[in-house]
Formats: sequence, structure tokens, C-alpha cells
Amino acid sequence: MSKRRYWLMKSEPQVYGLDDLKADGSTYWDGVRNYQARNFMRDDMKVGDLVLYYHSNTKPPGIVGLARVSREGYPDPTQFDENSKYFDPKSTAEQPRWILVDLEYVDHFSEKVSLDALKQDADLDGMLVIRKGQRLSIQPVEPIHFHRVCELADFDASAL
DNA sequence: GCCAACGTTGGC
DNA sequence: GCCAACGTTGGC
Repeated sequence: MSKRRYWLMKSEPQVYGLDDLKADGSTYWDGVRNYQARNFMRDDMKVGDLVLYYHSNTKPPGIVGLARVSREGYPDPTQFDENSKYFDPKSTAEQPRWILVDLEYVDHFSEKVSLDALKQDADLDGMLVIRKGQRLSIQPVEPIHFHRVCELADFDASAL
């Protein structure tokens, strides 16, 4: 088995929160229109990778639970849909610009680990999400940081 | 609602 | 290829 990677993905709970993912079971992560985030989904995210699910634009922002990559990169269908706000006229079926992955629900943390708590924790120094001005909606996470976040959430990830 | 910190676009 | 203008993200 290849080495598993860890990620953090941001979503606004009023748009598509972890509760929505739980209700759906799985989803395709559409609407990403940032090349760096696209590249992660296209090149690096593999089935089985674990994802810290982060709620932004809420009070307080923070990590609310876990998801898992359930399908590797394929073209985001919304780029071809003229009625979608994610429609991209420069994208073609032969050369799609935007690639997404599928995520499946894993679990909620019993309590949100707030952004403030992440910032307070010395073991999480260097984690991207706590950096000022960091807007990237998909971020790689160091394994040690991933496990520390689970620890802060009092969540046992050893069986995953 | 404000605004800092980006990323993208397009004129030149 | 530069960079000003503009748009977006997201914490506060």
C-alpha cells in the first residue's frame, strides 16, 4: 500500500458542511477554481487519503471532523454546464481545466477544534491553515499535524 | 462590514 | 513580461 497523505479542505457550513456530507455519504468536490488546489486534486490526492474537514466563514472557524478521498481526480462536470456558476467557457471535454475528487464521510469530532485552538498549540507550528492570509481551500497536512489535531479532538484515528 | 492577502486578467 | 486594476477569500 502506498503512503497515505493527509489534507485539509475548507468549506462554508452554510454552503456544504460536514453535516451535508454525512447526509449524502459522499460527494464530488466541485467548484474549485484555483490552480494550486486543482493540482493537488489532479496529481496528489489518492483513494484512502484522510481529510480534515474545515468550516470557514463561521464562528468560530475550525476543523469539525474527517472525510476520506473515495475517488481520484476526474473532470469537474460543472465546468461544462452553462447554467452553473462554475461554468468555464475555456474548458473542453478534450482538455478540461478543472479536476475534482470525490470525498466520503468519515466522522464528526465530538467538538470542533477551532482555528484559535490550532494557533494556540505549539505542536502545530507551521501548519498552513494557521498562517495569516492563507486562502488556499485545499492544503496538504503533515502526518504529525494530522495526528495532533485528532489528539486535540480526542478522536482515535488509529483504526482508519 | 471591513480589509489584508492573495490570485487572475488584460493592456501595454 | 510587467504591473495596475479587479475580484475573491475568509478572519475579525
